[in-house]
Amino acid sequence: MSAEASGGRGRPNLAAVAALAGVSRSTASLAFSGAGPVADATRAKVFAAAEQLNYGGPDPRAQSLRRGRSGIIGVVMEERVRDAFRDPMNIAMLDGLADETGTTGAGLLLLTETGGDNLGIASAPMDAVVLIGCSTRLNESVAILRQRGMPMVAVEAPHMDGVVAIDLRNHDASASIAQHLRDFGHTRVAVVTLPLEQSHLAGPLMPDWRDRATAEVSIQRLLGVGAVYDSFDGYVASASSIEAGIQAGIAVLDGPERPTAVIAQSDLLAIGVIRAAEQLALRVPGDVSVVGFDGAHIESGYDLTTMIQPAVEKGRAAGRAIVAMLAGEEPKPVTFDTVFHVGDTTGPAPR
Amino acid sequence: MSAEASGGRGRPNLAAVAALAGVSRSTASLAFSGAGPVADATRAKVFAAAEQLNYGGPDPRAQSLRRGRSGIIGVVMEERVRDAFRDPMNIAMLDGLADETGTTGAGLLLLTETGGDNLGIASAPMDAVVLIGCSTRLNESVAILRQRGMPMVAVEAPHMDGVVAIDLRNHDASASIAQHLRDFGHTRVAVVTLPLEQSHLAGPLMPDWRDRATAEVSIQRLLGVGAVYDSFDGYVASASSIEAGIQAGIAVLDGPERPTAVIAQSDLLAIGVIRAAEQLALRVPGDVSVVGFDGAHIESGYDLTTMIQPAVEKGRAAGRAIVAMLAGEEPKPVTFDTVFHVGDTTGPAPR
DNA sequence: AAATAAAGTCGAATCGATTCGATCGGATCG
DNA sequence: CGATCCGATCGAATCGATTCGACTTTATTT
Repeated sequence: MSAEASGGRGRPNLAAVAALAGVSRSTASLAFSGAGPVADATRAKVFAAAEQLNYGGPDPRAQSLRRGRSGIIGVVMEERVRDAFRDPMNIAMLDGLADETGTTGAGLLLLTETGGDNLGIASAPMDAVVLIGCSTRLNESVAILRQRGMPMVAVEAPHMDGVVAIDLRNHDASASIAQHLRDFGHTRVAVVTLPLEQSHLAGPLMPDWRDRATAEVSIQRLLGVGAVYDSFDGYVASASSIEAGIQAGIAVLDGPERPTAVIAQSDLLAIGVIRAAEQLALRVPGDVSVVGFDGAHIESGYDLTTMIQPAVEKGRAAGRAIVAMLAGEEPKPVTFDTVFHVGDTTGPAPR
Repeated sequence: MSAEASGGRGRPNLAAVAALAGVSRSTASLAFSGAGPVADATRAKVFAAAEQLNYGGPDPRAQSLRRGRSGIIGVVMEERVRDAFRDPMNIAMLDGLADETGTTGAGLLLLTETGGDNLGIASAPMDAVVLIGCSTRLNESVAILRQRGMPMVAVEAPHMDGVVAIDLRNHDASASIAQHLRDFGHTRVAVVTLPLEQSHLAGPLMPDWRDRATAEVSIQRLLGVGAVYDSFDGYVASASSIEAGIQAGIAVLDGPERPTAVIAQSDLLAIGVIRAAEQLALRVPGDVSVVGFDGAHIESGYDLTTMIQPAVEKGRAAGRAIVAMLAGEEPKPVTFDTVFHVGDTTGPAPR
């Protein structure tokens, strides 16, 4: 009988607690938030009342409204959760991001660009947004977010007004990789790319790829290779995974005119290509050189030649930019460099 | 001059739009939400006014407060983001979860149990929570969430009042694995376990592990083995990764009294153990049988003997339970079965 | 002892929307 | 032609907290 005596239905609110404690709402609020002077005795009374009413603390929804902050940072990615998290680079970035934003006590809200009728981008209660690996609907998404006045940071995306850019020198890095192979005397190389557009379909790289491709990272890395090799074969993988790499590797290596070197746009793909080579009884790097991208440090039995990128640092930089924006500052864009690691999967072209 | 005429500083709100459109706030709200009859002409006026003021739609924070819903589902995991996402099973679960909850247009908020002063469990604006791979502070976390009246779903955790349980028959599955090895005549087996407690330190499994272990999954799987083998060696890995598996494998296999079979609590660990065996010049399954858990389908050159678990389905079930709870229903707990896959990494015990 | 400062508490405005009940004009029905 | 009903719109209450300025007390200074 007494349990219902002091309030209506539903969860109790601060007003009920204040009433029971015999203080005003403002005082009760002060007691909980700790902002402002409150006598110890009063605070105790408030807490006791809260305990008695089973009050779990201020409602975050109301706090968000009043403060104009929700403490939530949106992470927007094009892909499905599964695809996005298969890539170790994305995970490393998220980790760096969580590290930096965590200092302000913010949480990360996972969103995908596909949200048409969904809550998604248009109506999630967040304070800022990080765009990762977005491509197809990037402009559309940015337009919506801009309309909402949402601070934005984009990682490896085309530059846009009002969006802080965190970049990687994908073009130059890929050119260095290509040059490394050219120095080894390779003339016939093939590139296994990450997906180029939203439809993650595997298949040969068509000559008109430039017109349809929307994935900035893949594009820049292809162009980088193009800066060194006038022509090369290409195969678009369906995802950044070993399985996709195997498929691509077989497509690229199983034929009469096979290349002597394969440039994979990620380490996972590179490992896959190596597995494919093994299946085709080709020696690496004797018959075919394979080079990756990422420096993901994947266990494979090889010391993969690859371009090491600071993925965690990218995430950290994005996080710092977000924190700065929320503090009212104007963070500068950042561009990261890569470090080339020569392992044992590349060597002189066979003659 | 006219840009500032109609409102104060900051973003415009619905009231400003309504004023400019010459309608009441209620009508403007109806125009945006689509709930309720609004004349086409009126709607057009409202949208025009919104456009002119650069109004990006209703503020989600205010909507949350009014509706009592934020459209956010918390995903609580013990580990750091990086660790949690290294495990393919967690990712698969998240994927299933995102699939089901996505239908209601909800976003997933990543939270870790460690959130002391952080936003965290105590003060994130969410509608429900999924607990994944939690252990140490589980009771504490649940207590806080219960206080907040938060609907909860826990995956593979000890059963608790008011928390919908999504389970896997870890105990029986592990017993089956052990029985498989016993049938092959193995008498000396070792178990490589997932972390048992929050301190993810690698090391031999101590006899008093039961007293300190808090990770339900690891515990149940160990007990399952114990139901078949009275005694066995054990080694606690620092994470579910190939690297940790290699370390554990070497610790377990490099010695005079080495076991003839190793039961790993995850496929990643199993692959690591196999790599360790290779490094020690042991043949699999000739000299040592290795069995995993998960059915993660990791490319390794072997057809790993393992216990396949429906990870995506677990996530889906958790998502469905959440959706049901939010709809006011009372979802039933679900327990999933596993399927044993006999590959080529287990065989008769060497004599 | 009067003046000033400081601590503690309260009232009321505010954040930005949703939603219930009331109102009003016009169309339909009998 | 009067009664009824429905579509469209509006007013006002509400969600649950935060925060600023004002008001009491009590302590300190001169």
